[in-house]
Order: sequence, then structure tokens, then C-alpha cells
Amino acid sequence: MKERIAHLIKEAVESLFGVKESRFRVEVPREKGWGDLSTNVAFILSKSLKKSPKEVGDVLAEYLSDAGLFSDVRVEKGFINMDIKREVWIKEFASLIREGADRKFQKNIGKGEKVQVEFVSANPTGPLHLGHGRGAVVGDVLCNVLEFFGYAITREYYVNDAGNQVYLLGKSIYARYMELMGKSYPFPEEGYRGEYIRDIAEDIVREKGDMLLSLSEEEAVDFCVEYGLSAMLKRIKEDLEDLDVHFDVWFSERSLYDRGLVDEVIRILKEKDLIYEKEGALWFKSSLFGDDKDRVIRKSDGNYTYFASDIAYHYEKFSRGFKKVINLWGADHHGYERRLKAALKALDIPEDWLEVYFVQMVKLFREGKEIKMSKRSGEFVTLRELTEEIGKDAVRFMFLMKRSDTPLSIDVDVVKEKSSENPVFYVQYAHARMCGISREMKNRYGIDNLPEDFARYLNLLSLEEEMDLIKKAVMFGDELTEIVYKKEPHVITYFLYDMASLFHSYYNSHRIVGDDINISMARYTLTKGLKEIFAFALNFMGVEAPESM
RNA sequence: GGGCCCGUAGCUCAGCUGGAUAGAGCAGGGGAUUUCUAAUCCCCAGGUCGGGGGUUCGAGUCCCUCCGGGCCCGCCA
Repeated sequence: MKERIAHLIKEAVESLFGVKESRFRVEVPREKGWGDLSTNVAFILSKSLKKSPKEVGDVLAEYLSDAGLFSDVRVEKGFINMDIKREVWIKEFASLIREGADRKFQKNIGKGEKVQVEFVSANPTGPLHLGHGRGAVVGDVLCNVLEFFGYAITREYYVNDAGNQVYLLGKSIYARYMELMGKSYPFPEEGYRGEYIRDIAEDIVREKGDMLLSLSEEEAVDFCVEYGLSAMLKRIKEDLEDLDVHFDVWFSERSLYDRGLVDEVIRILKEKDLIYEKEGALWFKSSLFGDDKDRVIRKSDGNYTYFASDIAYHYEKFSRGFKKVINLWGADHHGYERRLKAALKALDIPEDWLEVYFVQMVKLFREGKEIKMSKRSGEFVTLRELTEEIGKDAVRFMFLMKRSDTPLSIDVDVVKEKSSENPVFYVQYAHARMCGISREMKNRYGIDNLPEDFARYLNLLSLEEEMDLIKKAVMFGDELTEIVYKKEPHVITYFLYDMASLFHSYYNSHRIVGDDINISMARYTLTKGLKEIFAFALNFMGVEAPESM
């Protein structure tokens, strides 16, 4: 709807003033009296046209009045406030019911463009924690929306299975193994002390017995590296699947080395004279491309840095033909963005090809107190624990409660509670109530479905609250579309919450299925449409829309 | 010392590329139940948008500066 009106305004501006203008906004104004929609276009034009906003607005308003779409167009304090005809809203809502929300809101924005979204990508050296889970859900929902709008999405997880950390994982497991076998072996200083390491070591004992004792230390640690990696990955996959998050590609960092891609990018950068040697290490001149300083890509001990393989990885992504790549990173990586972008620039990859978004950490509260996580002691709240405690729906919903780049707090007690304090239940309950109305309609009037001519009933709706619900439902398409550009899937949660609030209020003050069959039919039809929207929106979030609770 | 993010009601946060009289939930106070599930609703109270300066017709939003908080800044990943 917004888009339709923005288009209309553009046309009006062009035919009235002969200029193209697209910087203006069409928005739902804060105050009800300011129209269904409002635009600031007159302010923007007043500068270039050297006329007052009022003058510009008056001319535009008159033009727009003739479009047949509005019941009223007026200029107030320079804003053009527009009321859309009731029958237009009703017609839109009716077609939403008839076609279904997915047909109604579908737009082929992506046109099949290949886009890769890389998210989670947690190191396979420990269980997923809450921040990873948040990234998983945000990424997944973002992908759902992009797919809906016609992008060919690849969901990808980058597995850091190379480098020192996996060696440490292997060593930690080996140390626990030796411990279990009654041998003394020092636990590595920087090793992973979590309970899961011991679990893996126990699995090895169960499967292989004392087999490792007959190997050299090096061979045994190698074995533990491989065994540990696959065990960790298996757990990570399970944790994600329990949240209904699935990846198309699990990309191995190691494979970049095996395929010679790391050497290849370094060779390319060398040819461009962007690599130099200093103190036995190899440096990339990232400072030439906006980074604060140059960065090491091969250490003096001959090992490559993580940065080196990451350049190769993104180079590889580019060669796979993705038109755009979206990375969701933990907030502790924000300093890294500039470095990577510098490298991509050096490789002549367009600047806007890579978009990076950050996911902030999640804090857990219980009985009003924060549950502190400590990686050092190996004790922290894992994603698995939270999922087991509050369930998939609540986890997904809560992770979508805020913009992903702001820290999130979750109070476990509240989420487990079945009351209005719990937003998950609040929203799901609204849907369940809508289903309850369908049941009542059947019990009382034997009506099981909408008749062919259901639209005429919508005309009988006379309450302001009913129109508010209809308007908001129709405009959900606009909010969803914005996610494509702004990458902020939490707006779905806000929409559902607002919608639920409007509905609960309506439900409380008006009988929906009552003595008057016509009014009952009208309100039932309204509810049907709302239910459609709720199921549609919840589906994007990957949260159940329960029939009853 | 450098970089990034944040500071909005007691708490957790919305506030859309600057727009009209700053919003919601929770917590606090008061009310609604012969129900289509009260897992709900209604009302009240609560603010120098961290301070100061600037740009602008207009600033919570942009710029500068200061204060406060978080994260990053290794030849770790």
C-alpha cells in the first residue's frame, strides 16, 4: 500500500513539477488524526522549487484527490495527510483472504539473484552458546524473507576446522583421554576445559579402548583432532536442527588450503604488489584500502593467519557467482569488517557485494539475576540448555524480540510463564483465540468456511477497531518488504505483538459470534483474515501458530 | 592510544534514509469474568531523550566536544 502511494506521489510530482523525486517518505503517522498515511514530500520539494511546503502540498493534494484512492487528502503543517477510502481497504483485505497472504504479498524483488547468507559459523571447539543461537535464528528468518521475495538463497556455515584452535581441541581431548586411562599428561594451558571435552574422550575410550596408547603422541592428537571435530560438528548440527535451522552448505576452512586457494589469493595480491615481508612474516598492505594498519597473513612460523583463509574464503564465494553475500557476525568481530573489506577491495570485488551485520550478545536472567557465563571454567549456559528449558518456539521468538545489533536480555522465568508478560504466549494466544472463533461459528451456526461472497460481509463492519485491524493487516506487506533492504527481521515480532494487542482489545470489548448472524459473519470474516496473517507471519519466524492453547 | 557500538520512564527496549504533541511492555496503583479459553482487557502514574555546543524551516535521529557503559585492537581464531 505504501509503495502504491509512493508511486502515485512520484507520478504526481513528475507531472506537476517536471522533476523526479524519490527521497520522500510515506509513513503511518503517529497520531490517528493525521491520516492513514502521511508524506513529507512537500518539505523536500520546497527547497528545490523555492516554494513553501504549504504551496507545494496544496497543489499535490489536489492532484492526489483525483486519484480515486483517497477519501480525504489534506495539507497540515506541511505534511500531506491522506485517508484512504474505506472500500479500498476492504477490497485489499478481501483479496488478502481470497488469495492468501503469500500470494498477496509476494513480489519478485530478487528475480532469482544468487545471494549467500553466512551465519553462526561458530568454532567447532565448543557447544553453541546463546549468541550463536540468536545469530542462527536471525539469519534463518532473514533467509526466509529473502527467499519469499525471490532471491536464490544459500545458507552457509563456515567451519573453522584449520589452525591452532582445532589442534588445541585435539590436545584437550587427548589430555582427558590420558586421564581416563590413568596416565599423567599435562592439560594444555589454553585448552578447552568444558565438560563436553571429557564426554568426547569417554566416547573414544568406549569405541577405541586403549588403542591411542599404542600411537605416538602426534598421531594420537591428530586422531583426537579429527574425532573431536566430527563430534563437535555433530552436536552443533543437532542443536541447530532442534531450533529448525538448517544449512545448505557446511564450508570447510581446510578445504581452502587443500584446493590451493589461500596460496592463490596471496599470489594475486603479490602480483598487485600488496604483499611484503617483514620480520619473517608476510604482510598485506590493508592500510592502503582503509584499514588502520597492515595485517599479517602468514606468521613467521610459516602458518597462515585466520585472515589469510578468510580472504580466500570470500574470494571463493565471489567466484561461486553470488551477486551478494551477507555475513552475520558476533559483535566481537566488528573490528574485523574493515580489514576484510580492504582485502576484497584489493581483489577488485565491488564494495557493496559484502554486507556485514552484527549480532549482539544475549544475557539470561533468572529470578531477576543475571546468569553469568564463564568460558574459562567451562560453565556457561548453552543454546541446548535454553532450548530444552523453554522450547523451540519461545527461543526463536525471544531471539527476534530486538534489533539484532542491540544486546538482548531474556528472563527465563517470564518466558516459561503462561501470562501476558510472556510475549510468545501473548501472540500465540491471539491466534488460538481466532481459531476459537471459527469453532464457535461452527457450533452456533454450523458455518465451517467462508461463503463465496464473503466480501460483502466485510462491508457490514462498522467499528473503528475493525478498520484499524484491517489497515494494519493490509500494510504488513510493506513491513515485510522493508526487511529485504534493512535486514531487520525483528519487525515481524513487533508487528505481531501490536496486532495481537489490537485483537485482544477488540475481542474483549465486542462479542464476535453473537445473536445477529450478519454481524457475526462479518466479524468472523475479519477474524479469518487476521488468522491468515498471523499464521503467515509466524511461519516466517518459524514459530507455531497453535489452534488452541 | 586507536576503532566500533551504546546511553530514551524505576527496569527492558521501540522510535523507520531528520519531520508534527517522544512510544510500548514489565514493575507500581485502581478496576472488568453468567466468555467466542481472563494465558485477556480497561484506567492511572511515570521523561531536562547522558551534559554542552553546532548544522537545519525542523534534531532523540546528523556534526563536534565532554561524561558514562560495553566490545575489539596479538605474527589468536
